[in-house]
Amino acid sequence: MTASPVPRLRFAPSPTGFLHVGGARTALFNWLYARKVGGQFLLRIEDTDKARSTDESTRAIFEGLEWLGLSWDEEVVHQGANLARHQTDALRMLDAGRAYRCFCTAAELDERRKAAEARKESFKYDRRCDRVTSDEVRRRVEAGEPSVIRFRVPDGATAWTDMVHERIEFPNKDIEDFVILRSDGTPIYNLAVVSDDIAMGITLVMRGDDHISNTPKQIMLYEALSRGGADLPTFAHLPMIHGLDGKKLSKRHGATAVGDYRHLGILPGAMLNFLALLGWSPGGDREVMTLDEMVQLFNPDGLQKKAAIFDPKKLEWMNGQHLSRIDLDDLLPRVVPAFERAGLATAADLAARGAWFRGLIDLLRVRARTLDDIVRQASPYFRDEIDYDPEAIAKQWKDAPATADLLAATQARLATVPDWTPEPMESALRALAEEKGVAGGKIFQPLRVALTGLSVSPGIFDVLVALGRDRSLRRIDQALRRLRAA
RNA sequence: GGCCCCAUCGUCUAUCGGUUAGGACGGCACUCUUUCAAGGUGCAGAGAGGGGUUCAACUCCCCUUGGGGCUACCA
Repeated sequence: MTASPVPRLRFAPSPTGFLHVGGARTALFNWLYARKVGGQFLLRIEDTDKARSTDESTRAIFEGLEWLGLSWDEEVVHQGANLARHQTDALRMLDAGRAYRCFCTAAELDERRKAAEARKESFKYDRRCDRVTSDEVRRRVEAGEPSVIRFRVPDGATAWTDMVHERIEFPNKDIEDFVILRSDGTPIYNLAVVSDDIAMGITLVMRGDDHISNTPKQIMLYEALSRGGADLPTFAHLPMIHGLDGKKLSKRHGATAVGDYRHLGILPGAMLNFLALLGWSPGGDREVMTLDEMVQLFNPDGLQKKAAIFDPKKLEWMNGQHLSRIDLDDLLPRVVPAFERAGLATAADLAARGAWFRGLIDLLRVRARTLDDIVRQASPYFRDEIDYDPEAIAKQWKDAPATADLLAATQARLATVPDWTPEPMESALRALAEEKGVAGGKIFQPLRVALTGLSVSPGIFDVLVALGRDRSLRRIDQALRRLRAA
């Protein structure tokens, strides 16, 4: 039997919350591998736990993946829709003698487990129901007594060659006869996963290493379900992502959903790049990459075994890198919504002043780490009234009368510049500085505060151009009024 | 407790037996400069400990320690 020549991978989140950064990274590695080798990347929603699964979470997962640009190849599989197959698979194993009915109730099991713990013993199901005679099983089932189906774990050991860990082996004696079908007829995770992975023709299962201990159970199910394990995929267990304190990343570490980062003004390309470097390296010193470059460079040999700590500082730096390097045409559609959200402008306004807006963003993006930074810096170019930063005033407008005089002279000089472009303005103001016998900064800095209210901005002549002649001159008027009132 | 996984600067990592152990984030200093960023330069900063194997171990093996995961009729 030759296996399918096309590798098939899947990302299989359970819809019990938003798309987590750890899940996003798992999806990314699956996606990268599939794209790299010309395989297929599938998406399966594991919604067998009806109590915890929500449609809202499912939508959040779709949205998150779409935002990241991780597209899947076939129709989404909803695990809940495969209930009938899960049940017949369980029954097949029952008929084949690979599983048995267990009448122990959850409450009884719980009690025994606690008793074992009290005796400081490790609890393992004692197989008592495996000794119930078939006649009695039939009688109790017919009498309507509820039962689960347990897989009978064989003797020996279960091992596999993991793509990232190499060989991993579990003695079967440490694995109890685990439940595969609940008393309500719904499947337990391990059964649903294996049944679906076989049905979907999955050839490589790449997931978090918290699943390592599920893997021997799943391998046994493959062996029971597919003729000696003919459909057994390759496994690759990725390290976890931890928070700054070294513990498993969780809500108390702050933002953990990819949606959080989207709203914080992180670019999807930067998020992906950052996540890729958490547990993978292309080798050498390569760090800033586009998604396409990552596909080119991706190689499972570069996968790490060690858990990685999520460092938000590096994510921000990475975002700054992407902000500066991304094509302006790709950046614009991402900043426009942020401007709308901030109430600075509507998409229509921005479209009407397309070239100007483009230039402004190009000016601001170099000194921004997030989209929000850009919006924040852009405020003076949109509003009529500006907020003066007290620190900027304290520093640059220390001597109000002198500042006012110099600013007035600056305004007068600017008004004479025939062509509102950087070069003539600069020579005009440099000449003024010389006449007044002051350093350029003595003119530029107070002017910056007058124009933006801030002590931080792009080059002062770029600011003047971005603001435009009328607005610049008017804003100096406002500053003069304020200075003279002081 | 049992089983399993892991272990290079504070963090992400390079190294696939022979290197002054390299890069990046962060920190600090300097530089560029009209400010802030960006950029450039430099500084501090790592092979957990102990045994082996080998002419030679960060690298291979074992133990210890430390961290993590799993241990449900959750996924």
